[in-house]
Order: sequence, then structure tokens, then C-alpha cells
Amino acid sequence: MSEILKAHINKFVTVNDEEFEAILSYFQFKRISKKDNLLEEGQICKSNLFVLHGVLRKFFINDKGTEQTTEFAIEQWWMSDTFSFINQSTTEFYIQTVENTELLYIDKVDYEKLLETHPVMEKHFRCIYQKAYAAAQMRIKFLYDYSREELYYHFLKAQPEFLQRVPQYLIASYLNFTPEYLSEIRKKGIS
Amino acid sequence: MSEILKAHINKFVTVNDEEFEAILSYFQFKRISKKDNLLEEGQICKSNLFVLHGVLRKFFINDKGTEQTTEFAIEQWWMSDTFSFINQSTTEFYIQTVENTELLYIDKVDYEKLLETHPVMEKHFRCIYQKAYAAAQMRIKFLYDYSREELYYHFLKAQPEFLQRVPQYLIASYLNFTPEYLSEIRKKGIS
DNA sequence: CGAAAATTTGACATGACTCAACTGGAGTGG
DNA sequence: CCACTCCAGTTGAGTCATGTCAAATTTTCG
Repeated sequence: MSEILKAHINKFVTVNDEEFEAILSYFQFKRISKKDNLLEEGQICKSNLFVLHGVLRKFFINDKGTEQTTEFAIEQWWMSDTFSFINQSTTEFYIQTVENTELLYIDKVDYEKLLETHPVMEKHFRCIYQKAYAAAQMRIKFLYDYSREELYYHFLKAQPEFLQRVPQYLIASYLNFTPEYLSEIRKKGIS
Repeated sequence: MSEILKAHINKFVTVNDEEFEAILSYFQFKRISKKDNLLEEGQICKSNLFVLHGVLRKFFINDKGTEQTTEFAIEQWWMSDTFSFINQSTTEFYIQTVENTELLYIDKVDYEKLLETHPVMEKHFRCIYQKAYAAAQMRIKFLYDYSREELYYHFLKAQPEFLQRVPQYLIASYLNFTPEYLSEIRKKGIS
């Protein structure tokens, strides 16, 4: 179970079993069923989530009342509203399970304690955030560069694993277009 | 001059004069005039730039041959193609000066040496990238949530300092619309 | 099996782009 | 200091990608 976190951490830094146990003690475990909210608009994002099994999505509700998905997370991904988490300010996002999900999470205070007591985690999170930021920059580029249709094909190619696990209307939401338009694109594609 | 970097670093961590001198020794100084390129498509982003005075922008050229600005940097901001920098892969971006600019920069190898020899910098960059990632997440949200017109007004409110320093057509490019359309919005706004 | 949820279809609407032409101001050179 | 050029910004007409809305169809799942 927690082996997943251990493997994840050892991608960027080296921690032995003993130190890992100490690190792990800052985390808590949770099992939640499909479509449950882990975070809701107006709350403070108290914890940083690490997915062991399952799928999460982050979304907000726009002025038309539509849910806009901005992010998915599967195994070995971190999920939080980073802005709300680091500033402990209220969030505009929801975080919800797409499937039954098992995760580890760490609260803000424990996160800070962890970083103090285990400097190796400074490096770990520096690497994680550096990589996440690089990915976000690329994503912003795609949003500038691609039409909706191109975004769809790029998504298919880059993240095929989601297609099996996430319903179409959530993919449409993630790609920032209507289910109707996605439907149209798919029809065109098949021919 | 380098006081600017010192002040910046001391926002997140504490380094005394002596340690700062050691840290500074990993950086190099450069002065470049308006409209010069610091990075071009196809190159590898060898260094991470820190602006002392001036303005930088990052852009790519789309298939229609238009420059698409994705990022500005002013005093005390870092600029690089993070993806290209961390993987030392070829970039699709240009980094160009908008004004005459003075900056400090650190090459990838020196960046890694710096992190090894000065663990305090792990924390510094963890904080920097964490914040940058949070900002990128918010920016992605705005790109999902706002119409072009709303993006413009949001930009006006959030980054008024750019209006004075950056020509309109670059702002249009940054907001991902045509100069003509920006013109239309401004006309509407004045009435 | 039936109800609710997801997906598709089609008619119509619109935000934003394209292209071409015009205006005005900032340099530059004679 | 004028004339000329060049580039940024504006205007307007026409167009297209994508959205809206309503209804039909298919799938999911209790």
C-alpha cells in the first residue's frame, strides 16, 4: 500500500526503510467512494493528496453553473489546490473522486513539520513542483496553440489511459468544450 | 545590483552575507539590449534567468507564423523554459527582451552544484516552484473561465504595471487574441 | 425492466478571427 | 525642420469555429 509512496519518493531522492517509516507517519490514509467530494468551494484546502488507487478530478463551477474540470489525478499523482493549500485561503475548486479511491494525505502543518525534520523532502518536493510547473507551462502553451479539436487529439495521444477510466462528458469538460461538440469531433474522426 | 537577488532569496530562507557571496558565485551577469533573443527555438535552454532590471517575454511561433507570447518577466522574476531546462531537451520557445535588460543567470550544471552545496537553496527553489505552480494553476483556471474580454479586464486589474511597459500588440499576443480584437474591446470600454 | 444519466443529432446564434485598408505618431535622413 | 517611411493601432465587412438549446437515442445501473 504505502509502497507506492515509497517508490514515488525514491524517484527523486533516496530514503531508507527507517526514514521512510518516519516520513510516512506524517501522512494519513483515506478510502472514499465514487463521486465524493474531498474539497468544496469556500473551504480551505487543508491537505495535499497523493493517489494510491483510483482517479480524482478538480473542477470549479462557472457563472453558468457548469462544472469545469481543470485537472485529473491518477495513481502516484499529487492533487490539491496549491494556491489555497500554501496560503490557507479559501478555494474556488472542488476535488472529487471519479472512481472509488484510496489515498494518502498530509495536512499543511504536518507538511511543514515534515520538511523541517526531513530535509530530503525539500528536495523531493522541489523536484515535484519543478516538474509540475514545467508541465503547466507546456499545458498553457497547448491552450494557446491548439484549437479545441487539436486539443482533443493531443489529449488522446498524450493521456490514452484516461479514456478508459473517465466518461466522455468529463473529458469534454477538461478540454473546455461542450459534450455536443466533442460528439461532433468524434463522429468526424471515425469516418 | 546583486542586492536584488539577495533580497529575493531572503523572502523564503535566511542566508547571511558570507553564504550569499558563495551562492552568488554560481551566477553570471548579463546586460542585453531591447529585442535581443536569449533563447531561440531548437536550442536547449541552458540557463535559468533572473531579471534585475528590464522586461523579458517568452513566445513561440505558431503554424501561421504568428508570435504567441505566453509569459512576461519583470524585476525579481525567474524566466526559463522549465521543461527544456530540467530535461536539457530542445525548446519550442524564444525568450526575448522587451526593454534593455540586466539579469543574472545560472547554468544547469551550476544550478545542480548550487543545490548540492547549499541545501538552503533546495528550500528556496521548492518555495519558488511551489508558488509558480500555484500561479500556473490559477492561470489555467482563468483560461478556462474567462472570455477574451474578461481576460483583458482581469489582466488590467492584476498586472497594471505591464500596461506602461509593454506595447498593446504584445498584450494582445499574451492574451491570445488579435490586435484588432483588442482594439475593439478598448473602444467599447472607453464609452 | 424502468428511470436516470450519458451521448448524439440538428438548427440556429455568436464571439472572435481574417483580411484589407486607413490613420496617426515616431524615427530617420537629407 | 520638413518629407518620408514604418510600425502600431483602428475600422469595417465577411467568415468560421464553437456554443446554445431542444429533442432523440443509447447506455448504465439499481
